Amino acid sequence: MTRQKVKMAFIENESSRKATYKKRKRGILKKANELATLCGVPVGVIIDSPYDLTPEVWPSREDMDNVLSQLQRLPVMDRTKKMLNQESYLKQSISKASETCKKLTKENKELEMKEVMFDCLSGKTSPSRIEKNDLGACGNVIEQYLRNLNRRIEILSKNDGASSSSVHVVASTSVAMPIVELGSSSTAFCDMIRQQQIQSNMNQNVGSLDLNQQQW
Amino acid sequence: MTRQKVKMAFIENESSRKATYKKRKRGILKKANELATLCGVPVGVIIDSPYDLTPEVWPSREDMDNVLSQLQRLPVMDRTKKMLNQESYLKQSISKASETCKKLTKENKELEMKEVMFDCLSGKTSPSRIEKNDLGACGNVIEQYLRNLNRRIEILSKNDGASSSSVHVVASTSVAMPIVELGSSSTAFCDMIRQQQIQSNMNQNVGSLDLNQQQW
DNA sequence: ATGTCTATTTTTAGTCA
DNA sequence: ATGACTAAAAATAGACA
Repeated sequence: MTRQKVKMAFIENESSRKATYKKRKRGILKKANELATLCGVPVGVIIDSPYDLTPEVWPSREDMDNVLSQLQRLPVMDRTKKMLNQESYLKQSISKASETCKKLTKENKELEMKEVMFDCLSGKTSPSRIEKNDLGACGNVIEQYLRNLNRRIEILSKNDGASSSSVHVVASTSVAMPIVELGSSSTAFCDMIRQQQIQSNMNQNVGSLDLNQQQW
Repeated sequence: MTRQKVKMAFIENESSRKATYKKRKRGILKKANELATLCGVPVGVIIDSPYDLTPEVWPSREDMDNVLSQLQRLPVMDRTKKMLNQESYLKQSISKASETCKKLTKENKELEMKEVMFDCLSGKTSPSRIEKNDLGACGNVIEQYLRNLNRRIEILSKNDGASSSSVHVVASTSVAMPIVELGSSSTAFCDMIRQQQIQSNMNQNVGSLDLNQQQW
């Protein structure tokens, strides 16, 4: 009896895949129905399966089309005043969201830069291929990296004084060039950076940002 | 502690309905994702909720795949296993951040569209100034807004049957008319928006469902 | 309202008839 | 295969912070 947690990957076995498909299809359709019922919301599900002759569609499109075709007249002006009151809040929200988004974009860019750095270190890519616009950012990332690395080395060397002097690494703005040299030579350096990378990533929280959405 | 089996009926309480909606929406999308993954089958889910400004559509794999493929087409070199693990972790982080960022961008766009709508309603701006690319999105926002308005009014009129007939409001394409206050060109405007909306929706549906086709 | 926590319900993977 | 069964895993209603 092996009732274990299943890994989320394509099921190779034909028959069990089909069995799973049928069970889960029923599950989803039930869930969709429940959501629609409980919350009074039009929900549509389309499953274009090879097991069913025609793509499974739930439910009637009537609901959706209904909503869409409800197009007549509406006196909006009396609502306008209320709506306008929201403007200031809207602007606030927009700028807030913009800022958050900008932050994320920046973090994202940094991650990409790290990737590039690794490629350079391993000789997979030469710095000449880095986009010109990205060079500055890449340098920043690497500098920060080296700073962290140094800090870490200092901590380590406190525990082992003998090797401390020989391992120091110096951050520099002209990082782009040293990368090449490092890439061809120092495996130890790569290992060190990898370690540091792991530590750094552990501390990073990328996806925790959220928007407070409003309701009228 | 009342954790009891819930009755399958429309949840009257506003806040708990919304809470349930959010939980279950996430549940369904997850389930859909799992079905698609496990069985290699195209699955589409559309939730036209009053809680989200634009209908929730799954999947939007294009973007995810974009990010992943960009990174994955990097040549695989001789790297230690640690390095590879590290890289995959990086990719994960990047795609996660991208996803979050994309979501934020979308929300941000919606907020901007709301702003535009308000500007139109107050006559501060004419629709002719709206960016052509934004027309579709603007139409989406306006329609969704009207839908929400309508639902709200329906609910209200249920509670007050006597005045229901007088308070009843019908959503319409000609909303644009009050919005625009430009007279003759208003109809053209709203038609344009509607066309774009429809077109956009169609493209969205088709695009998202075309993915992952397999032959049997 | 937003997130976290659990008791309970619901779904489901694997097995067998 | 198809349906029933069941233990394990997952979802979630309600409470609370």
